[in-house]
Amino acid sequence: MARRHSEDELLQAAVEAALESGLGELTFGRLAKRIGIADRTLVYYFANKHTLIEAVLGVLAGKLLEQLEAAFGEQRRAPKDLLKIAYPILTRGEADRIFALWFEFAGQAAVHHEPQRSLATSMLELWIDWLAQRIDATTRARARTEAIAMLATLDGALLMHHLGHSAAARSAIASAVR
Amino acid sequence: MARRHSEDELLQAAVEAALESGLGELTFGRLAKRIGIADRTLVYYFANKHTLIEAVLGVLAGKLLEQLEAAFGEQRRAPKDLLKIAYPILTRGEADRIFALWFEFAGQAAVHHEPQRSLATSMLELWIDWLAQRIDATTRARARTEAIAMLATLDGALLMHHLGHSAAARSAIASAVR
DNA sequence: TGCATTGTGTAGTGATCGCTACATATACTA
DNA sequence: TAGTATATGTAGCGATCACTACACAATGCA
Repeated sequence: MARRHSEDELLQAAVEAALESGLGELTFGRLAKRIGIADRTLVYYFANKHTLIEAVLGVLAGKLLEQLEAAFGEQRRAPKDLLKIAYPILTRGEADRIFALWFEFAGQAAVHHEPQRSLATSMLELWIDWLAQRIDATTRARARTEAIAMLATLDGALLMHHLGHSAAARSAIASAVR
Repeated sequence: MARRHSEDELLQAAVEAALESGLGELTFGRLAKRIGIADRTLVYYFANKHTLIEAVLGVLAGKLLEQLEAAFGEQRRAPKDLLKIAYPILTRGEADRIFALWFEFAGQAAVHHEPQRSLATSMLELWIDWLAQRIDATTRARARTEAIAMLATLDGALLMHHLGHSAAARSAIASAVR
């Protein structure tokens, strides 16, 4: 049968749906109705819900990395500078929404166990590594330490931001950058 | 009919169940079975699920405050000192589990809307206020700013800790305290 | 004693969930 | 052209969910 739908097209639709209503609202049934196909078709491509969510999170992480990559530029920088650059980007538009989903997922990983837990752990690990590579530090270990501290500050502030305390979050970043 | 169950007793059981398996697993049905009553009875006391969860979160916040209160002592301190005191407490035993639940709830608040959102916002507000009162600072406004920054650092590190990067989290706290 | 309030049990509601069984249509390949 | 792999549709499964209808039992108060 002609491939009427490509996995990529379905995944794209899933990403949009997730951005709109959260991962919790992302069900085979709802997504299928939204696209206009049978949920059976979705299950054919993604096997089970975790596979779907994993794919969606992969796309979202890619989007974030892309934006940050562009903003950070080539040369390594001090963590404070990176923080100053990253924060406004991550609280605007699509990136803002993506972080809301990240917190939703991370929250589930914190209480539930597998498989969310492992996925969240490895995603965080990926972020630490990626960030450490853009940090200007004397040693690789030092860069990693700085990356971790920066991520913790960033995540903490972003969580506040998403819980309706944007001003407080901005002030936290300002403190950290000073 | 004789009050065979007190609201407090049911709430206590709900708290225990939540600590064990997370808020997502906390359903009228499961909780009722665990206690050995009909779910109907739970609904009688808590009206709906959000009411139940709100009550549970209230108890948990109380437990945290109690522990921190005891550890912080009477006099106001510098944020770094408070952080140094608080972190080991919040990553051990019951407090550790409570924060997992907090992240679960905060994650839902970040994507979903009401009523979780407002509750999370006001709980965070409460924490900021409470913390500001134990911080040694020149002005009240300054204390609040420091409290916000401290909470952001703390939340960020704790999230890492809960996502399986305890060493990284400890390093983030060490950086912040230095 | 009678009556209203409070509390609890039994039963069931309609909705949604992830996922599956099964049939069948189309395309690719030998 | 036959056969196999791929793709999609229809239908439905059993489980769970939050919540409700309704009856009735016990108690406190008049």
